Amino acid sequence: MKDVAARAGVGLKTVSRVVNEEAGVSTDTERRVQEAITALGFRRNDSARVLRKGSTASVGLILEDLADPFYAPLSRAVEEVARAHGALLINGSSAEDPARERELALALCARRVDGLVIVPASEDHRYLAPEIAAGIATVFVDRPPGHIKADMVLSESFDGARSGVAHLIAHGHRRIGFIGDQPRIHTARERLRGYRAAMAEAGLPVADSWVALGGTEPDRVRADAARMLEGQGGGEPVTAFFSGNNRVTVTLVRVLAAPERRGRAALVGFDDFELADLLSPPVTVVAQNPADLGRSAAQLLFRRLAGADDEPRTVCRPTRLIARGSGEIPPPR
Amino acid sequence: MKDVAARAGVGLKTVSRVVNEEAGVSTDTERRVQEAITALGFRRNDSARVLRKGSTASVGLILEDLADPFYAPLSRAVEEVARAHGALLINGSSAEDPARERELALALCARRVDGLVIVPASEDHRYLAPEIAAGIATVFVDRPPGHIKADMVLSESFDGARSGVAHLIAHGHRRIGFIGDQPRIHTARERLRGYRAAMAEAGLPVADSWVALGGTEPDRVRADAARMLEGQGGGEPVTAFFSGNNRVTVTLVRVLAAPERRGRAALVGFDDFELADLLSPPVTVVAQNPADLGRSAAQLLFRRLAGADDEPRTVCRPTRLIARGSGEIPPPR
DNA sequence: GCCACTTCTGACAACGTTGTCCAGCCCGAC
DNA sequence: GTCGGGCTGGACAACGTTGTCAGAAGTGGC
Repeated sequence: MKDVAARAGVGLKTVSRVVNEEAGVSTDTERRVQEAITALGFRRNDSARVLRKGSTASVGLILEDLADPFYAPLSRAVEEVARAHGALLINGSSAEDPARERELALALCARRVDGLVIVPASEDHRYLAPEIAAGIATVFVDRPPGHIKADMVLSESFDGARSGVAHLIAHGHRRIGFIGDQPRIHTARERLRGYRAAMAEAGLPVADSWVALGGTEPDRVRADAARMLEGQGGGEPVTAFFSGNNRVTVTLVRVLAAPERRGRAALVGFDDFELADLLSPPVTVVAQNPADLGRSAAQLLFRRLAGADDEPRTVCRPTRLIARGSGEIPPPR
Repeated sequence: MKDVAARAGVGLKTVSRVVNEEAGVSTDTERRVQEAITALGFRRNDSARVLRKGSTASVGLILEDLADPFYAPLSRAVEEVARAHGALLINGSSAEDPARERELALALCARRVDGLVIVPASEDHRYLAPEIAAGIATVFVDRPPGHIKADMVLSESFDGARSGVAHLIAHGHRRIGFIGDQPRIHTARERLRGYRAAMAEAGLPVADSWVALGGTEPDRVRADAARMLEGQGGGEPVTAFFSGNNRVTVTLVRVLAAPERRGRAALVGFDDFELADLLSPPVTVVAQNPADLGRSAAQLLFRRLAGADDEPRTVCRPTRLIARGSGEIPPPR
């Protein structure tokens, strides 16, 4: 910038004015400065700018896995909103590891991102309290924060799961297995609660062996599904599955597509996924709208950044049962 | 930091030393400083650090669409490599718009990212020359840069497409339609070239109406597919499709899944996608490995950042034909 | 007791930008 | 001719950190 000023024969501040398109520079001077800028290939150093101004025009997003088809649209939606506000998006995957979430969040805070959108992997976010107090707006999405208050955007996991399970019950199923994500994940617990509620409302008992929470690794899911289908572990064999998220659903689709298991059980899954309608049978799902979750979260964030300082808000987004067929397979008699 | 120093009764530099875990601080002093840090909730301001040190420990990634199932794993792979090098990832979607690519790239350069990984949307990257000269390492992935030299990582689009089309020919098809992405996209042209090569090698003519390049919007693809199936536009009806990328393939799967079109045509697609094996018929694809592309690109990038200044390299990653059935549907006689 | 040496610590400048404040200039009006 | 006001431009400090360098304090040998 010094060089530009020297070459254009003006002061530093004048160059700054031109770069920032401030008023109060004669067209002639501006032209000279512009020439010098292009001649020298000058580009403003945003680090210095950030240091001086205090705002980085960037927001951080921490989620489980950028490559997960559920989170990718969420991420994209946050990016779009950020872009509309002139901010860049810094992305991090926590891989469902609380320590990594924390490490990422603090790294982003050290960079002084203006705000943070977090899909929590950890259950305790008190470590963020000083940062939030220091002015970093924070919004949680998909799952609530632990031990602090903050804006959040959630899907209606309980209602969604209940309606999905009720759909299976309405089609005659009495023995329904629930395979969900790790129990420390809030949505997994809520969906299980929805499952139990639907069963209880129909007066149906739930055998212990019909419920399996754990990681989304295909092997684990396959093993639990096989167990439930065989009736091992105490309960009678299940005739239908309700799955707690997209990863589990896809694995169950594979399990039930095996020739010896074709049509052996009905299936309703939480989360929609591409091509669900083209499988045979097409897969009935309780759909969330991940892009909508991301957009809502980002909007809450920029609302804070615009100065809103009212009580933390909770936004709930509805789910939608999309009946496609796999939930309507009748139980064998 | 000043406050921390005051509270601990030490100088600024000593706090800096503690924060950076530099040697040469007595354990007693370090303890006092640490106490002050936690008491005041101090966090180093990385903007200032960046300004002073000149390196941001962050890399930028520009691609078409973060939410595309092809690019999401690529992005994740870049993130992983960056993380291994202690760098954060700043992400931007160009939406296949050259102006937006440029705007994003320059914004990232202004932030002084250490390096840039770009899936080009534009065909001319001369605008990056000053930035590269200024020391921002740049790697192109999936498509080559325009009018500048730089490291790049490509898939073997030509060979892949040729082998995919050859697969269809081997199963008796003589009239094969090619539906690909916009002709300004390098991979689209290469894949078309591969298609023509395979046809030529088999001595088969290619009617003009069998080739359609354009956007990946489902409507466009559906219309072109219908045209080719009906034999409108001059050529005879096609008996098989080769599709130029994952988006087009998915739309073609839908077209061919319609009851009146069931089994009317064979299909081989470029890019693998989830659940391709569970469709009926399972979809034969020419698979790329997007995570591998991203990883390779990031590795090239960090190689540069580590100081390598040899000639720009081009890395080619092979594709793999995964025969699943949809390519083996015989042509109607 | 003195010196050489090591270990620890702090003052200061610099990174590149922008906000504040003031000076100079030109114009028109009295 | 002079004065006021509007416009344009520049000097300087500050943002929060780290590298340099020098000084202070402690240690051991003679």
